[in-house]
Amino acid sequence: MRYHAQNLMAVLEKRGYKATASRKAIAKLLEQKHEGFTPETLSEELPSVGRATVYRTIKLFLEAGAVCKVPMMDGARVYSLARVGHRHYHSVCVQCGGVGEFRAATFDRLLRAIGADIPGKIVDHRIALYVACNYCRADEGKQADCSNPLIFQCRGPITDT
Amino acid sequence: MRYHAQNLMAVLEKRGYKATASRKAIAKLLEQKHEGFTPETLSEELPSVGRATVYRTIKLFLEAGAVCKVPMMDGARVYSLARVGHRHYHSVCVQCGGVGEFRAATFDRLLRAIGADIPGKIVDHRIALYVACNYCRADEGKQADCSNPLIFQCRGPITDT
DNA sequence: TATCTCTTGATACTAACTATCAATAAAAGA
DNA sequence: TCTTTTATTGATAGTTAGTATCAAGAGATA
Repeated sequence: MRYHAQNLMAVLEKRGYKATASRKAIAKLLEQKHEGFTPETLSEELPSVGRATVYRTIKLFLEAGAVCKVPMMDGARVYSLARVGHRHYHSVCVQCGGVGEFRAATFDRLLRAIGADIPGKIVDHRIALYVACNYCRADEGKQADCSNPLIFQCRGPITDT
Repeated sequence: MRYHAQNLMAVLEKRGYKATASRKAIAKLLEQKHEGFTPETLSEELPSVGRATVYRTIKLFLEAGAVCKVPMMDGARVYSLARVGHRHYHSVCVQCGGVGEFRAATFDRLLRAIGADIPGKIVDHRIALYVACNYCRADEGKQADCSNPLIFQCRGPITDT
């Protein structure tokens, strides 16, 4: 399930932040974002809210895990709304905005395998897979030549269970 | 095996770039870098070479795969000299500069497993593991409290074999 | 409603690059 | 060896993606 404005505000209030008009406006806009976004474009869409406030609020959502920062292949970063739940794994296509998913178990397994091979304890990880997405290639009417791949991103602490 | 100045220059010449004095100076300095570095610090160490040239040359080495850009947990980026060879996997500890390694096969296996689960073709990937490193913790005389973890990084196209 | 603290918006600033461009230096050919 | 040609350089300005500052204003609590 995707976060909605209400969930987003609840996330902030749970962490002791006030439910201000600016934060509500940002949450409302985020709710509608089905593809990647940047604080900069968000700020343009919300001229009534200060640029610094947009950056600050996105950062709060990032810290709370409600928003993810996804690295693109070219080094640029795109933000995306997370899914509600303990361990979510999501994908964003920079061109078509399509979203994909795969089992967390697959990642858990492979990370445990690596963990067993290295001298130390894995405390966090960043994984991004750049994928030539079938959805875009199939959707020939609209995106006949989608050269931008899907990005599957996974982030979070590794559990031992 | 680590790259040496000679290898680095050969990499550039193989790609059609000229062996200039600036590039030789940068290669010579990189050869000695056993821990992470940034173009900015490199530039400070080489006042005779222009800052833009340092950035440009590092970029050439990045493109050639002789240098890697490693994302830190806090979002900062550190560069490190790669190992010569087809598929190298290396680690850099931001505090102690220690280098670790693990089998490529582990990664290959897990990436193939994920590849089978997703709708599309994986064309590239970025993987960084943040690890509480045993080496640093063991080296109590010098780094009694190394809270900065090792970073294991892997990058490159996925082969199907 | 008063108070107190959090939050805001405007602005300035920073880090990490990238673009521009005239001057210069490699490499290739005569 | 001396051109000639084209890549490369260094200085500098500009860009991107934020962060810091701070006086003014808005929420929450009493």
